[in-house]
Parts: sequence; structure tokens; C-alpha cells
Amino acid sequence: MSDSEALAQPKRGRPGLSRQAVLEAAVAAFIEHGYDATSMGMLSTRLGLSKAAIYHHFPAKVELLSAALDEALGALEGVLRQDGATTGSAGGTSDSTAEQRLAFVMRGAVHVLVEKLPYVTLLLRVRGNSEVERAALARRRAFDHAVTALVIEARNEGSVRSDIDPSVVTRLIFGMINSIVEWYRPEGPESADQLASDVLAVALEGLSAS
Amino acid sequence: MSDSEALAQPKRGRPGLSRQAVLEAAVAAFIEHGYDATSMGMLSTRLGLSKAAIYHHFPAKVELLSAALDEALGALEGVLRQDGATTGSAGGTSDSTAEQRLAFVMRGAVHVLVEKLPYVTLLLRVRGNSEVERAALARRRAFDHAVTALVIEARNEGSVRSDIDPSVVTRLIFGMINSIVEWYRPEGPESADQLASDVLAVALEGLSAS
DNA sequence: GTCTATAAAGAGATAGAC
DNA sequence: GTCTATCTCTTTATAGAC
Repeated sequence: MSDSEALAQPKRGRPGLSRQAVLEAAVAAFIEHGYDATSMGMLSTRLGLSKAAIYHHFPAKVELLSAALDEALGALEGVLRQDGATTGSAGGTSDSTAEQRLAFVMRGAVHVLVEKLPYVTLLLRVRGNSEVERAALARRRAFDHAVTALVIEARNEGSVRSDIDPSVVTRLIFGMINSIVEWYRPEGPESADQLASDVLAVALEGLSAS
Repeated sequence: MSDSEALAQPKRGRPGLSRQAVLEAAVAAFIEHGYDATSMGMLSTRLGLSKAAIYHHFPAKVELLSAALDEALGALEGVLRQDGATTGSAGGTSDSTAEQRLAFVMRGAVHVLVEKLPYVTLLLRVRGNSEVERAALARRRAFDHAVTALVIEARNEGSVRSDIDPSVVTRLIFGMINSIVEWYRPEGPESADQLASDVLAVALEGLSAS
């Protein structure tokens, strides 16, 4: 939060309102057509502005992408920093099992996906074709590694199956979680909490009956 | 097989060798940079040909995409047509449970993903921004619906959990399966059979120990 | 803060020689 | 079957008026 408003703009006067509106429209367009295939002309049409006006809010097209990816990554990294994801070794909370912390992170990731749906959707489509994209991929890998470490802990604890490679398990489970962005819509019948419970149930117990 | 060679080219002489090489290079480039962001100039550089030469093999850029998507969709649809995926009501094979047929389709899908990895990877990134893409999405939806029908059958049979919506279960499970294209590499340590077994195990039983 | 006009580069596709 | 050259359109980004 502290840097996302300090960067990129002189910010004399009050840019807040327009800048956010421009970013939201850009993210929606990037999701529809892909970042590269979205032209500044398309953005200007959607916003009812001229192309040149957009450059007043963001100095380059890639800065729109950068701001959007930062929003998604910040939220995901935030889950790992919450109490429920840590042992509480630094704070004063009571200890928890690795299985409990893993479930907390999975549930937290689902909630971030739902609450920051467009930003996370964009993040998951990044392939590393520019410096901005490579930096985002590096932060995403760090998140994945932290989760894999949790899976290994839970496995050593005896709560996660030990017949499959931990990094394969992590990739499969987060592949399932991340795929939510392909179909979940907040205005639909299912609440985020219900979705998170379903995901946890299938991930932990599988789809077989009882 | 019958139509993929009949379409798109006069095919006097012997076009076979070059046409396939052009398609493979194009698919690799589309995966790296995205379809829209891949220019004919990039393709020509990769192939060591001029731009104009590519148009001798494919009449337009979009025909490269179309051929690639057809390769992936044909293979996936083929799984549904195999004996193990049907009741055998039309043929002479003995009946099988819906659970067995669902497991067969999941295993078959994993094998198609691995064997047609670049083509399926491309298919999974299609968002419907052109007629070709929308046609591919329609075929993909038909595949998904067939799988959902199998899940419902297995659920009525009592072998799949009934506490979660069948289409949510299908989406989560195929979200897991499809995510394999993001990380699996055939030259890696894990065989396709091993991978398919891991996926079946996690999907059916979950990640919890025993 | 938004506009029109434009620069400079790159896009997909075609013509026609060899 | 591949080439060079070119057409036309669109791209990102900037200049400078208001």
C-alpha cells in the first residue's frame, strides 16, 4: 500500500479518482484481449478519453501492467504473513500444526482470488516476456516455494500423503485453486466462503464418496 | 486425420515436411509470446525463411492457430470416443461403472496433455477473441459437458461425493489436470504414466494422508 | 487534464521475379 | 518454394495548443 501510491506519478492536485479508473479499465481489457493485443487506442475508446490523456495517468503501457500485478502479488504475499500462516514463533500466538497452516493458506489464496479476481487473473497469464513480467514471475515463484515448504512440513508431520512428490502435490493443488479464475464470478450463486470450503474438501479428501 | 490434410493447401508436389515444421515453430512461438504478440516476422526469423515464404504454407496467420487447436481438440475428443469412456452400449464390450469411465477419461486427458503438450497448452490459453478461437472454445465446452455428465452419473451411482455441485467438481478436477501444461516437461524425471497415476490419486483421494 | 496532430516503427498480407 | 520490395493499416509514444 505504501509504495503503490508513491510510485509513477507526480501527483500534484488529486489524481486518485481517475488513475484507479484507468487501471481498472485497463485490467479488464488486458484480460479480454491479452496484454499485448490490447492497444492504447482500445483503452482510450473504453474510457472515452484520447490516447494521449492516458499517458497523463500512466507514463507507459507497461506501467499499467506493473501496477495490476503488484496488486495481486501483494495480496497473495499478505496471506503468508498473516498469523494463521505462521507458527507464531515471533509473536505470542499459540502453535499450530503444519496441516492447519497449509489449510489456512489455501483458504486465504481462494479468498484473494475472489477479492482481487481481475488482478490475479492477469497475474496467472503472465509468461515472462518483459522485465515487468519476469519480476512478477519471480515473486510468484517465491510464494510457491513457501507453500511447498508448508506441504513438506505437513508431510513430515504425517498429515499429508508421502507417496507423491511434495512439489507435484503443491502444483496440482494450486493448479486447482488457480483455475478458479477461469470460471468463478462473484455475482454468481456461490459465495467465496462456500467456494473455499469446496476447494478445501476436494483438495484434502478428493472427489470420491466418503 | 482425414480432414487435417485435406484442408488449407493445394498440396501439389510434397508439402508435408515443411508445413509441419512451420506449424511446430509457430506453436512454440505462440506459447512463448502469445498468439497476438507473435509477428510473422518473428516466425520467419525463427524458421530462417522470409515472411512471404510462410504464406506459401499457410494462407494466413490465423490458419496456423486453427491447425494447432484442431490437433489438440481432436486428441481430447478421441478420448471420449474410446471404448473405456463409453458404456459399450453400441459395441460388444462389457458394461463398466461410471466411476471407471470417469477415471479412464481423466487418465486419457493427462496422456493427451503430455503427448500433445504444445497444442493443448495453446488451446488452454484461447479466450475467444476471433472466430477461430470461439469455435475452439465451443468444442472445448462440449468436452467439458461430456465429462460433467460422467461426474453426475458417478455421483448417482454413489461413487462420487454428493455434497458439492457436480459442475464445480468437474471444473476443479480439470483445473488441476489442465494446470499440468504449466510445469510438466516430457524430458523431466516423471513419466506420463507416473504423472497420470499421481493426478488420479490426488483427484480421487485428496492430499491428506491415508 | 484533455485535446488534435503526428512521428517512427512494425504489423499482416500481396506482387512478381527467380 | 523462396526471395525482395512494397502496400496499407495500426502500433506506442510525443509535441504542443487549450
